Amino acid sequence: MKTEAQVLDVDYTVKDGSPVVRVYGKTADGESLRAVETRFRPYFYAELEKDYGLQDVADDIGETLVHDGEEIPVIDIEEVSMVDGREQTDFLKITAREPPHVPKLRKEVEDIEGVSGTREFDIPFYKRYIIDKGFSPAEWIEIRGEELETDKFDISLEINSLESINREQDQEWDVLAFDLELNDGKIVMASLVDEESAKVLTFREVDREFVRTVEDEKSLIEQLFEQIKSRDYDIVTGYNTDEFDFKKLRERAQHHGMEVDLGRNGERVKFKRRGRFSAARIKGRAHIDLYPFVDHVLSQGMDSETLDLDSVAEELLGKNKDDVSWEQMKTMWEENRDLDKFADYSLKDSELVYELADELIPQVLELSQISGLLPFDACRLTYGQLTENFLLREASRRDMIAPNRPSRNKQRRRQNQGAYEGGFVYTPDSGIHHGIGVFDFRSLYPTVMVAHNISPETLDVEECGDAYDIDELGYSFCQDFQGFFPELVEELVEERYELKKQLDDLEEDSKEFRSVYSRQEAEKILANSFYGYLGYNGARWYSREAAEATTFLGRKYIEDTIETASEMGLEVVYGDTDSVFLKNEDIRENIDEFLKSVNSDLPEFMELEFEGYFDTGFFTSTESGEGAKKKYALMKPDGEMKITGFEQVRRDWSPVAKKTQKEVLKKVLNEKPDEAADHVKQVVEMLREGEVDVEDLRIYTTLTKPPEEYDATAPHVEAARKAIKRGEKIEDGDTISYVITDGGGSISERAEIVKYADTYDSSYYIDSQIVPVSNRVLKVFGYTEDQLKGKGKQSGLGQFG
DNA sequence: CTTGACCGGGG
DNA sequence: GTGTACGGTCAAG
Repeated sequence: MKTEAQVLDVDYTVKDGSPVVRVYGKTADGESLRAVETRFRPYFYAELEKDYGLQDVADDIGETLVHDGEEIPVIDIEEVSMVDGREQTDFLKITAREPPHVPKLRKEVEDIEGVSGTREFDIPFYKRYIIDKGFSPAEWIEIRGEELETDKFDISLEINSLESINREQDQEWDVLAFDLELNDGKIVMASLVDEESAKVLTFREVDREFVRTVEDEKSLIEQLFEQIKSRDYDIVTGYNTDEFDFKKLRERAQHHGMEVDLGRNGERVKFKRRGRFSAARIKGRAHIDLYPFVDHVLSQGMDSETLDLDSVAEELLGKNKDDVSWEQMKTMWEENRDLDKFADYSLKDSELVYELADELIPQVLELSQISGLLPFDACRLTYGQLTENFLLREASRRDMIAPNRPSRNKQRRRQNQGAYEGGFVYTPDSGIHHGIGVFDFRSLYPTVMVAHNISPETLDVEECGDAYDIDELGYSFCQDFQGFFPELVEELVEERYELKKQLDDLEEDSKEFRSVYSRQEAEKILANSFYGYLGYNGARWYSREAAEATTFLGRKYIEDTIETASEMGLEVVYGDTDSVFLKNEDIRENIDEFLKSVNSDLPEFMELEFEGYFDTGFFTSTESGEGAKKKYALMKPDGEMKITGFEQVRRDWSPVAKKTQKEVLKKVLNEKPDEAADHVKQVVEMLREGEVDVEDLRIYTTLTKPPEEYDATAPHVEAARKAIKRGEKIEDGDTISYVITDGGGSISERAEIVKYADTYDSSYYIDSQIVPVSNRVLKVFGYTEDQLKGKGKQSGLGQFG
């Protein structure tokens, strides 16, 4: 039979000594599908020394190789011709029986005479399958095959053929967003939101319609599992579910003698170590944790510096969580009151995640389609991994062999080369500027790479007819043929350009708009990641020269742009990497002329764009008094502020400091620096009088290991240690919210968790929090720290009423 | 200025 | 799982 489906997951098992690839997806009719492929075999390549051929080494390899006393079969050896860098080269393709045999065979093959190295020996089997079959997860495919018996899936097939097809509309994925609430190490609540229902499970009576009261923690977990299995969700999502919810679920399920058997075949959830993190994999479904996606992929383009669910939902959805602190929730549960609010909070979390998922999952699935990665991998990848997987796939399409990943040593050597020069930053004049037009280059680094054919294999080509020399750097890029990177970037940028044109004709909020939007966002993410990849120490296609040349040319173009502006009588206020801030009597009258003048001199493909107009801009200064880079605030005609580089969004500053700085910036942008200074003096006075609420004084930091294991002294650690001595239960992973109390000794010695802070050191909050953050703005207007503190330099001790 | 320790998200 | 993957900030040296 044949069926059309979209794939969500791929894995393999070994059956009777042979690998079986399993492809999981959903058919066009919305049925769950498992298709198995039994003929695909793992392989890798061997590189031959000069003057050696297949026959010279094939006999030495033979039909088996012994590794650590184990006989490993060699299924096949064949000679293949591949593109290696610029050269067409012969390699041996060595086929193994089982995926785990590949690293073992590889080690033995490397020792054989005539073999100079091995390649592509570390590509996971399921990725290899996806790359070689030329399809992508989340994209439509057609599978032909024999139907198999199954009770776990609507359809099970043995694959005869699998190919990607064009089919317009994505199907509706069945998505569950969930969230757990814990108290004293136990799961006390779970909220679940899907397309048609929103509910909270708990084992206490709560006066809310959406609450289902169950027997105990064990039945809570059972019901959660039951819903996932019986509703058979395609996608399970949450925020930081890898590091928190699934870990706790595993721990508590184990405690009750249960398995977390949520896989579509009935398998347990697997916890895979991925560097610093572990990831929970649910076989057959896609477990999409939104936090790593936000952290790795979106955070660069976001204003918020903290990535907690509340800030992220606020920025991406314009919505907030319920305003309940962690301590409040703890009290609610422990004192068994306001449980309705507790449940509201829990539900709200899952609702926000569900909405966020609605925005972000289409982007994750687009990245899957472009890169060929599983959604599971696509939502957890870094820029480097995204680029590398895309490159592996595109290389394979072109019969190019991939360079090896650098060894740890090689990475260290690359690191030790030190940084190369980055983007150009123009030193602003500190103070207030009026009527600022902001211009920036559309995708500066990607377009520079295309315009000058910058790629690892176009670097310093001998016998090149047309070499673009960069004298300052001492190397050149050959223009005779288009490089691998420029080719890919050009395709991406052009396709994105077309998609953006389509967007203009589509109705916002329509299904089609959202789909095209997600695709062009994914292309933007990918196009922008190529430059960073070239300079990433762990990259297979690493080229420090190519990365360095890209920033060099970026600087050249921005400097040329600044020169053009000056020639036109426009004053340069600021510039950073790909943007310039200009002013004139009325810059709005010069926009078109300026753009035309710059753009007519640019290579094809590069373009300067007008980004926006701001009434007022404030630039602060450094210690030495010259204008500071990367720290400024802008205000639009409608009063909206854009603040860059100041402390106000960081969580290791107290709320009182952040709020004060924001207010100061606001007054300064409205040209009332004296009022700003008065505001600071008022806050200082309130601190002295002990009138500031403790909520505004606390600073948060998380314990990332048990308090006793810390070598270095830090305020949050000391506060935790003291609280433990007083009988509080504090452990690894707790977020400590502390206040600096008065008395003698270092800051750390005086840090206390809020519960035990009956005083606060007003001089600390004044001298180390309020005055420095305010003065970073107000020194420009001639204020000194002493003035901001008021005349009396001696600071008193605050006392909580 | 360089080096080493620490943090992030979740409750 | 054809495993083992960060980047920025701050205090101390």
